[in-house]
Amino acid sequence: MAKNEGEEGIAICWLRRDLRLFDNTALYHALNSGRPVQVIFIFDPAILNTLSNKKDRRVNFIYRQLEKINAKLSHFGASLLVLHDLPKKAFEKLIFKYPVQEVFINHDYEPYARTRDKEVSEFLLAHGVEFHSYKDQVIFEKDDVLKPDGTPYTVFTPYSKKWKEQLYQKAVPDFASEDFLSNLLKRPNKPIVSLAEIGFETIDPEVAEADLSKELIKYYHKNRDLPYIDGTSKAGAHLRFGTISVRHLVKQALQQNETWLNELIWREFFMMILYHFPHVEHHNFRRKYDRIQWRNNETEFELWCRGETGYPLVDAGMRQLNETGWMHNRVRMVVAGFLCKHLLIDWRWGEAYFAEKLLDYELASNNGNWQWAAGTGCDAAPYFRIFNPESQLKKFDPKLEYVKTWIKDFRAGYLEPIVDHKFARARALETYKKALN
DNA sequence: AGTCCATTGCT
DNA sequence: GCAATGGAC
Repeated sequence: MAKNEGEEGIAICWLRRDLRLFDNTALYHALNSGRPVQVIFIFDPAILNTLSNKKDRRVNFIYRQLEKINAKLSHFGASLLVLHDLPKKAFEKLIFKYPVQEVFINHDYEPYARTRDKEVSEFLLAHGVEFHSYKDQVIFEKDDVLKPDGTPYTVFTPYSKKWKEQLYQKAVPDFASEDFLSNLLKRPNKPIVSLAEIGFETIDPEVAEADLSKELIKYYHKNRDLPYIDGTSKAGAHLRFGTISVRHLVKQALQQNETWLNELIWREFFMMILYHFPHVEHHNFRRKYDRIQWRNNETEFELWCRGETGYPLVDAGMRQLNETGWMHNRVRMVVAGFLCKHLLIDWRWGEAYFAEKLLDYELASNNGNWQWAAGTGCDAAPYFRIFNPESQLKKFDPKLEYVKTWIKDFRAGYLEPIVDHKFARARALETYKKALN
């Protein structure tokens, strides 16, 4: 049992969305706690049960990463422990089985995670187990960047200025956890639980490596808006699961490209917003937009999902998403704007669809950007700014290269648009204006 | 309190 | 050029 003072105890490092052994804050502190460290991961049925697709890309991605981590641990005479249980239940069993004295995690700011971690920490503390949680997935969190009056920013530009000022004031740390892996608990290495045992099927998730080459970052601001160019870093999924360290990325961005640094700041901006305004998970950030009369036509939603709206850029984007689990960011804005404004479908429908399909799905960013597109969010596009899907196509894919990649049978006389742009634009303006009266 | 200005635009 | 909204200072 955990409680006997003086008895040799172990520390647990619980990985969640920080699936790496290098520059990992919690792992670093665990390995320097003076106790042998057991690294664990818990497949949480509360999350898994919401995934209807048994060939889920994210579960497969996590699983592969866990296998890699376990292989690495074997070089140090250690083994990863992968559990399939509600986290609190898992810890009930763990502290019964092992002399656990301390548990180390990195902060997670999503509403479900906050509740979960609070429950687990209270349970552990009540049983005499120390619980430590660290900032790891962002440079600045929670109340780190505030307006002079002490309240959180809700507009990006001033937030980003303050964020950068504060960044320059202090060196970004490197938690060299990889240098202390000899402090892991020694035990025979075992294969981890199989995917089938937790109810999923194995696929090849075809996750692009993040491209952090000098070449790509250097031209990022020039290429990132052109969907026919492979000009984005694909870092999203890796940041989501912590297979790269945001501290490393920020150090590189600082030297190489301001536009790209801004993208990393957007990520932190929306995480901060979700932390301070958790109602955005299910509601408009600006509640006066609650009065928008969404049309929510299910047939039209289906056509949007399948990429059959008749607008080539919209359709190409949705097909890229459906086929690969990823969509170019410029096109994400176009399809999102089209769903909200042209079809007047509640942004939450689109948000949920993206959440299901995107490998790089991040609650804070997905929600923040959908609310941006719908005009209901903080620092959102004014509602009267309605993307014209044809102009966007001319501007960002003039030779139809992207469109032809994802719409195999594309010809000049493509599908009839499901709604006329001019008509839909007027209808959207009317609907929003009415809601804001 | 009034002014400035907004990630990625529009007609 | 505009700008129907809304936040920051």
